[in-house]
This record gives sequence, structure tokens and C-alpha cells, in this order.
Amino acid sequence: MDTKSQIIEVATSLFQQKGFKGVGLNEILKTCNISKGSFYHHFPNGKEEALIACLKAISEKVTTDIEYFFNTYPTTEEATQAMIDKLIEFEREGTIAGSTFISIISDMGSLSDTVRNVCIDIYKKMRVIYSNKLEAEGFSKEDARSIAVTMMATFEGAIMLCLTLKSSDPLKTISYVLPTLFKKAE
Amino acid sequence: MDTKSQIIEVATSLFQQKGFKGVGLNEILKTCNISKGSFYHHFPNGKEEALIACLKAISEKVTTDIEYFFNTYPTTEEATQAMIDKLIEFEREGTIAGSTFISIISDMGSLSDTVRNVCIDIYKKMRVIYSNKLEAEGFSKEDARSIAVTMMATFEGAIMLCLTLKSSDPLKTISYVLPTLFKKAE
DNA sequence: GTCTATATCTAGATAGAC
DNA sequence: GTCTATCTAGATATAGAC
Repeated sequence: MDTKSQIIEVATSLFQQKGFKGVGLNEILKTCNISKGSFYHHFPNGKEEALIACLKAISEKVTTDIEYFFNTYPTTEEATQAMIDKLIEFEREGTIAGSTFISIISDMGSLSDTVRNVCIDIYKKMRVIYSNKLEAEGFSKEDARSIAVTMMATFEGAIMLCLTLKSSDPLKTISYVLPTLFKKAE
Repeated sequence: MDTKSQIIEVATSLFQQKGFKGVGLNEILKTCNISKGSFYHHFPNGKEEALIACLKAISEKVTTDIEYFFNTYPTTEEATQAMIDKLIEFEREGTIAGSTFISIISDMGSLSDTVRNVCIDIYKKMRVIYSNKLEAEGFSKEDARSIAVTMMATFEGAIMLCLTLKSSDPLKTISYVLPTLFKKAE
């Protein structure tokens, strides 16, 4: 693999585990076995430029992953269930941090517009996937959007709780409760 | 106010805004208008010792605040609604970060046992308040606990989304959707 | 495109005067 | 209990050889 891709891959993983400020440049370089000169050749504007590249990579990946589940399973409830099962598996493997993007930037104080825009983009893409399926299941456009946003908040919050508690219990719990949101009221 | 209390107050606010690693000691000192000597007199073990004190202060505060809402309003739905209204007000004022504790420690990489235990304590206290009310409304012990955990995840996630998007929309949305969880199925 | 060497700054922490 | 001065290690970033 070329160096730039390797940097992005390694940095993404580290940022997800420790946050942007929590990861030193040297740690990235050491893991990649490269030097500062090489890093700054690919990212002349330094660490934040690498962060943007990482967030874009995450955006691609989470969109693809979520779309896979929502294309494979016929209902929101089943797709969600399968997603949570996968997340619980990640928790067991110690790679659950790779499934959240907010924790990366929560230590940045104030976000630059560039970084925030990438985050807004990820947020939108996820919401649209959830929302479309819910609309297809008969919810109004407004309700579908609201449930989609709530799903995202619950997922992000549950992942953060799992990371803090070192346990997959929060994910197991929400998988039991979340389907309540997908039942159409009569 | 005595210096130690002032440090805790200032540091708590800064940690909530920028995360543990996101806040430099110098920033705390400058905001308090004190020197390193004074800081290390009160917290000989440094920044992490201050963090523990902050987390304990947060634990007191959030417990008191949530209990107020859950004692004042007769139902979970009304208490939750009032809480979210308050959070939306905080968002407008730019102080919404003060309502989350997970974002503080999400950039710490690996948590020390001391820090994690304080977090588990906060998590438990919040869950118990929610859970008790839900039980009183007729939910089983297990269901009440599950809904309580889901509420916490959704709140934390929504606050993180608000911080990232610089908008109170996620909170407004969940206030519309969350009541679905409190309706007893027949 | 990658290296070594270095510059500059700031982090957290300590020592000792008052 | 608070100050100033200082230490050391780490951070990000740069310069120039190969």
C-alpha cells in the first residue's frame, strides 16, 4: 500500500481510539514506520490536514457499512438488529471505537469550518439512509427524519457508554428498546 | 471562594468544553489567575487528580439537577420534556457542554481505574433516577432499566451531536421522539 | 519520496523563596 | 498558601541532504 493510504489508515484508527489531541504525530509515524519528512510531504498542512483525510475515509466507510445492512435486511428493525450485533462483536474485539466519529473531534475545542463540514456531511449521509428506509415503511417524511436522528444519537451515545464502561451492555440494551421507535402508532 | 473550589469550577467547565487532553494546565491557571505552585499545592498529583475532583463535582450536580426534574414533574414524559427544554436553553447560551460527562474523558485513550469508577458511579446514579420513575409508572424492573439506559445513551448522543453541529436541532428532535419509549405497550 | 537533524514551542511537573 | 524560576519531555513543524 502507498504511504499516504497507510498514514490515513493508521491515523484513523488512532484518532478513533484516543481523539485528535490524544494522538501525537510521533505515534502515527512510529506505527507507520515512516519519518516526519515523509509525513509532511503527503500532508504539508500537518496533523489537521491528515484528520480531514481520515474523516473523509470514515465517511466513506460508515456509509458503505450502513448501506450494506439496510440493503441486505428488509426492515429497519432487522437492519438495526444486525448492525448492533456487529457493534457488539467489535466491542468484544476491542475495536468498537472505530464505529464512532464524534469522539474523534470531541477534544478539539472549537472546530475549524472544514472539519465541521465533513462531520455534518457524515451526519447527513447516515441520516438519509435511515430516513429513506423508514419512509419506505410508511412513516411520514418528518417522522422518518426525526426517528433517524434519534437513532443516530442513541447509537453514538451507546457506543460512548460502551467505551467508558468497557462493556457491551449499553448496546445490548438499546437493541432491545430501539424497535419501539420503528413501530407505527395506529 | 477558596482557590481549590475555584480550580474545580473552572477546570470542570474547560474539560467539558474541550476534553481532558484538550485543556492545558496553563489555560486553567490563567483563567483562575493563579500560579502553578498554588495548583500543585491543592492537587499534588497534578491534572488527573483535578479531573477526578471535577468528575465528582459533576456527579453531584447532574444527580441533583435530574432529581429536581423527576421530583417536580409527575411523569417521565413531562420530566424529560422539561429537561430537554433546559438543555436547549443551555445550547442557546453556549453552555450545553456542561451537561455531558462522557465527552470529557473520551479523549483519554485508556482510562485509569479511578477515573472509570467515578464515571460508572455517575452512570449508575442517573440510571437509577430514571429507572425508579419508570417502575413507578408500571414498567417491570428489567424494562425500566433498559429504557433508562436507552434514555441516557440518547441524551448523551444528542448533546454530542448538538456540540458538533452547533445546533439544538438534535435535542428538539429527540424530545419529539423519546416519549414513544415511555408508552406502555398493551 | 523519504531520510536525518534541528528549531521552536508548550506540555506537565518541581524546587525553593516568601 | 502562593509566588517565580526552572526542568524535562513531548508536541508540531521545518530545512536540506539523498
